[in-house]
Amino acid sequence: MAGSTLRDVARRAGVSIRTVSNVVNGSVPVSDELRVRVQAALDELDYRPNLVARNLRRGRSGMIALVVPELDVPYFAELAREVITAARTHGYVVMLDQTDGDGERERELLGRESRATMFDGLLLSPLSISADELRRRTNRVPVVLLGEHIFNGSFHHVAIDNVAAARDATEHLIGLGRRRIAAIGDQPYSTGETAQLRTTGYRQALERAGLTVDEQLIVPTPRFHRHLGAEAMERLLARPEPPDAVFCYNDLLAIGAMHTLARAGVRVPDDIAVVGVDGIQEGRYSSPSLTTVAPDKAAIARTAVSTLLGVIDGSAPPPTEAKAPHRLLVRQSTAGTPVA
Amino acid sequence: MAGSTLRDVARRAGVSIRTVSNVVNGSVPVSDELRVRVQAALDELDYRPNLVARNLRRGRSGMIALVVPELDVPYFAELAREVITAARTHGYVVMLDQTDGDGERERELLGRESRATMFDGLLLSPLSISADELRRRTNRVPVVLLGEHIFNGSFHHVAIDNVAAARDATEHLIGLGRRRIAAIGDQPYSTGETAQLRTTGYRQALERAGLTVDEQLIVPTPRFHRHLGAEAMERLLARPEPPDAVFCYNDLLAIGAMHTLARAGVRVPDDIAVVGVDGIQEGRYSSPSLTTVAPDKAAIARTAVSTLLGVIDGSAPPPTEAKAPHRLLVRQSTAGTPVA
DNA sequence: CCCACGCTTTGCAACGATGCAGAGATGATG
DNA sequence: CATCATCTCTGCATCGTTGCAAAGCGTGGG
Repeated sequence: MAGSTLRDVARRAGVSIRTVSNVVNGSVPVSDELRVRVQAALDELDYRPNLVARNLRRGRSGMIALVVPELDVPYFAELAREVITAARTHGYVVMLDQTDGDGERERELLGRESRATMFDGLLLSPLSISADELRRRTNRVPVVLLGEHIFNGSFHHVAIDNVAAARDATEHLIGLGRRRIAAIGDQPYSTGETAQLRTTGYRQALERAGLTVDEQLIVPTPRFHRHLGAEAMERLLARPEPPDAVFCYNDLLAIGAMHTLARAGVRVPDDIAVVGVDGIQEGRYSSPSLTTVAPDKAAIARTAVSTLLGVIDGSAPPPTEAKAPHRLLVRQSTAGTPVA
Repeated sequence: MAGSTLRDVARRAGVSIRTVSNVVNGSVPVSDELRVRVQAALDELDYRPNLVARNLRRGRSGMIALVVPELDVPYFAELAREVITAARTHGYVVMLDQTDGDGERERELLGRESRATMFDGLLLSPLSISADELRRRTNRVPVVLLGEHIFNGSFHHVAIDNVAAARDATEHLIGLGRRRIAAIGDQPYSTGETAQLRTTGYRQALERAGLTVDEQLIVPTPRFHRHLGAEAMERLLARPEPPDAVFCYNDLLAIGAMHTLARAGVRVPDDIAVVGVDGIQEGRYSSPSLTTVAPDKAAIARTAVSTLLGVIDGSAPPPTEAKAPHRLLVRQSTAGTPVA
C-alpha cells in the first residue's frame, strides 16, 4: 500500500539502487539483461518515483503557482486555463490560489510560513498589496506580475496596453456617432491602477475627438463584478440626461449594465451602446452579444510563463514590461446586427 | 540568494540544527535565551523552511489536486473556488489541472510518470476514462470522484441526485403548463452517465404527469458548451412542431439555446421557456435571467475535501456515494417576471 | 602477457528537514 | 551527599532520490 521505492525494486531485481534509478531515468546506459530484469521488477511492484524526494534532490519542483483574486471571475478562469496549458508545454504544473483581492491573504501568501518555497516561481495578479511590500516579501522567489497593478522596475510584468485598449473601445463608440459616452469602473485610489489607465484612455479618446469629458458620466466601482455594473447603470439611467453609450472597464460590468438596461426596457445598442473589456466567452452568447476589447490571453500566458521560467533558470534579462496584444471584437451591443 | 537553511541559521546562532528546528516548530520547549538568539538569526537570514524537504520527511505534502475537464467552464471554475476554500480550512492547498475531457490526458495524469505522487490525494472529475481503468491506475493515491461519472463501489464519490434534479426542472416546466418539453444534452453512450441520469429524470417527470415522451425532442450534444446548445436549439426550431419549453442539461447549453431564440425572435419564456442546471453566476445576469437547478457547490466541495482528507489519514469509512443538495432557482426564463 | 581504455555498475554523500534516544545540566528528594 | 527525575539540547539516522567518483570487467593494442 505504501508505495514501493527504488530500494524495494533494487532488492527484488538483485541490483543496486543506483541501477534501478538509471533504468527509470534512462540517462545512463544499462545493459539489456539488467534493464529487462529491473523493468520486470518495476512493473511487478508498480513503482512510481517519489517526486517529493526527487524534487528535494534536484532542487526544482516543476511547479509554479498562479495567484489570482478570484477564480470564478471568467477572465481569470480563462487566463488560468491558458497558463496551465502554457506551463504544460514546458513540463510544469500549476498550483492555483485565490486571494479574494484580500491584501491579508496576499501577504500571507508570501509570508514566513507560506508554501511559496514549494514552487519554483510565482505568477501574481495582485489587487491590494503595494509594490514596496511585494518587493520586501519576495526576496528569493522568482515572480512575474500579471495585469497592470504595480510596476516600478522591480518585477517582470505582462499586460495589455490598457490606455490603448480603453481608447480603442471609446473611439469605437465615437465612431458610431455616440456623443454622451459614460464610463463604468474607475477606481481613483492607490490600488486601482488598471482602472485609472483605462480612464486615461477613455479621456484621451474623447479629447482627441473634441468631445468634452462629463465627469458625472464616470462612475466608479470598487470591483469589477456584474452586480456593480448593474448598479452603476441604474445610477446613470437616473440622471436627467442619460448617456447614449457606455464603456465598461470589463465584460462583467458590461453584462451587469446590460442586465439593468434590459429590465428598464432600454434598447441596446439603439438607445445605449455597450462595450466591455476582457473578451470572455460569456459575451459571445449574451443577449445582445457584447462588443469587447479582448486581450490575447494565450499570449499573456505564454509570455508570463516563459518569462518566469527564464527568471527561474537565471537566463532572464532584467525586469521587463511586456505588452500583450488586444483587439476589438465588434458584436451586437454596439453594431446592432450580428457579426460573429 | 539561494535561501538559507536550518544549518545556516544554526551556525549563525551558535546552536544545533535541531534547536533551530525546535524554535521554528515550537513543539519542543526551548529556553528563552536560546529562543531569542535563534529568532534573531532566523530574522537576519530571513529563513523560510524548505517545504519540499519537510514534506519528504513528514510523508505529507499538504497538497491535493483537483482535476477538471475545463477550468474555463463556469461550473468548474466556481466549484474550484469552493474546493480551494474548503481545502484551505484544513490547511491544504490545491493544484488544479484540466484534461480537456481528453481520455489520454486523464490517463497520463495517473500514469507511471505522473505527478500524482506529489499530492496527498486527488479530486477527480473524469469525463472519458472508464471505471475499470481508473481502478487499475490509482493503486495507492487516495481519490474522491466528483460528478456522476463512474461509481461502482471502488471510489468515494460526491454529486447531486441527477435524476431528481432533472425531474425537478422538468416538473417545474410542466407546472407552468408546458406540454411539448424538449431536452438538450443527452449523451447516450458509455461516458455520458451524468447526461443519461438527467434524461431519466426528464422522462420520469413527463411520465408521472401523463405526458408522452417525444423522442424527437431529445437532442443529444457531445459536450455541454454554449455553441452546442445554440445548434441544438436551431434544430428544434426547424422542426414542424417546435417545443414550448426546453430543459437543458446545463446552464451553458441553456444560454446557447437562449442565444438562438433571441436571434430567431422567439420570446422567452412566452413562446419557449428555458431551464438549465448548474446555477452558475452567468445565469443571474443573462437576458432573460436563467431559471436553473443549482447544486450546492460549497457543500459538494466541503464534502469532497473532508472525505478525501479522511481517506488520506485512513479514518474514512469504505467508499460512499454522497449526495449534495440542489435547489431550483426560478428566474425570468421560465417565470417571465423578475424574481431575484 | 600486461596495460590502458571504455563501458557498466556500484557505494557514498547529499538535498533540508524531523524523529528518536541519549547526553548534560539542574534541581529535588531521601 | 548520593541518587534520581526533569528539562534542554544535541547527534545521528532517515525520508527517497540523484550526482559523483571509483570499482569491476571485458577488450584490444603493444
